[in-house]
Amino acid sequence: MAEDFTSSQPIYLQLVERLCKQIVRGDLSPGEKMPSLRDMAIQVGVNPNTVQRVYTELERIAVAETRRGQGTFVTSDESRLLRLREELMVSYVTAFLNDMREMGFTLQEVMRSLKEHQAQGLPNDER
Amino acid sequence: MAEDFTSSQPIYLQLVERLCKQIVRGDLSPGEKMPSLRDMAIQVGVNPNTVQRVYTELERIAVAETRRGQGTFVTSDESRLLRLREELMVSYVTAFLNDMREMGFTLQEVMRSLKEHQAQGLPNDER
DNA sequence: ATGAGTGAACTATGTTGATAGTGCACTAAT
DNA sequence: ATTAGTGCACTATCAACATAGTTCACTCAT
Repeated sequence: MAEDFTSSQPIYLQLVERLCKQIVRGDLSPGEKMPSLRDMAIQVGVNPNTVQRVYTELERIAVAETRRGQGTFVTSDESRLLRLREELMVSYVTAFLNDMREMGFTLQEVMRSLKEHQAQGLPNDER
Repeated sequence: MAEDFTSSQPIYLQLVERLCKQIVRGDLSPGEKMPSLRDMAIQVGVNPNTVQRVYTELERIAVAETRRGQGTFVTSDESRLLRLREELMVSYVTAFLNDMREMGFTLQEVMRSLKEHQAQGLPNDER
């Protein structure tokens, strides 16, 4: 499968971000085994060495655990994942607001644009 | 001046983005002369060749105009700048909402986080 | 006319990311 | 014990980015 990567950022970082999102979203459950280096490399159409860098990075930020000879697994530390979820939210939100401020947009402009573009957008609370 | 650049994206692209923001924001007025290659290079602490790539890119997207022997100027086409302002807004907003969706956040979660982090944040409409 | 300042074009070097390929060490199932 | 599957560790090559440095052509003020 030929994947869609931006040329303006290293592939391994784009993959790290993608996997973090999938984990936070719940597509990958705590403790679940991730594809092997070679399988993942085939799936996303990159070199196994690149995937190894990704898994090493995921382990560095304590999102995945690697067991030699067995594979790489999503961490089973659920509190870590909840923390990651909150960290990611904060970093994305602050980066977004920072961009808006740097471009001189007003609160009203931002809120209006957010409402316009969420038509077929975010899910609602189940409640 | 030693500037703060991320290592995860080419410097010239970071500079392009920064300048676009300043132009959209109004820090750089339509028709205003921008610093020369060499001056800009010194200001931001990069190589003149890198700045040249930046100016070439700004010209490619019709945000700046270059007059050989004179310098590089912010385009005086104000409608182009208004269009750029709207384009940037849309691209940032849709990217943000896309990220939020990919991480499985609900509309309520996003709105709450936005409100929490805009404490000392965006300017209000003058009205 | 001269010279300072400008963008443009070129060569060369070093670093990083991505690739290809090989081999090794460990684990689990057989 | 053997084997298949795993992560890990290398070497080597290529392209893109950033740097350093030089030269050229153009514009403008003097």
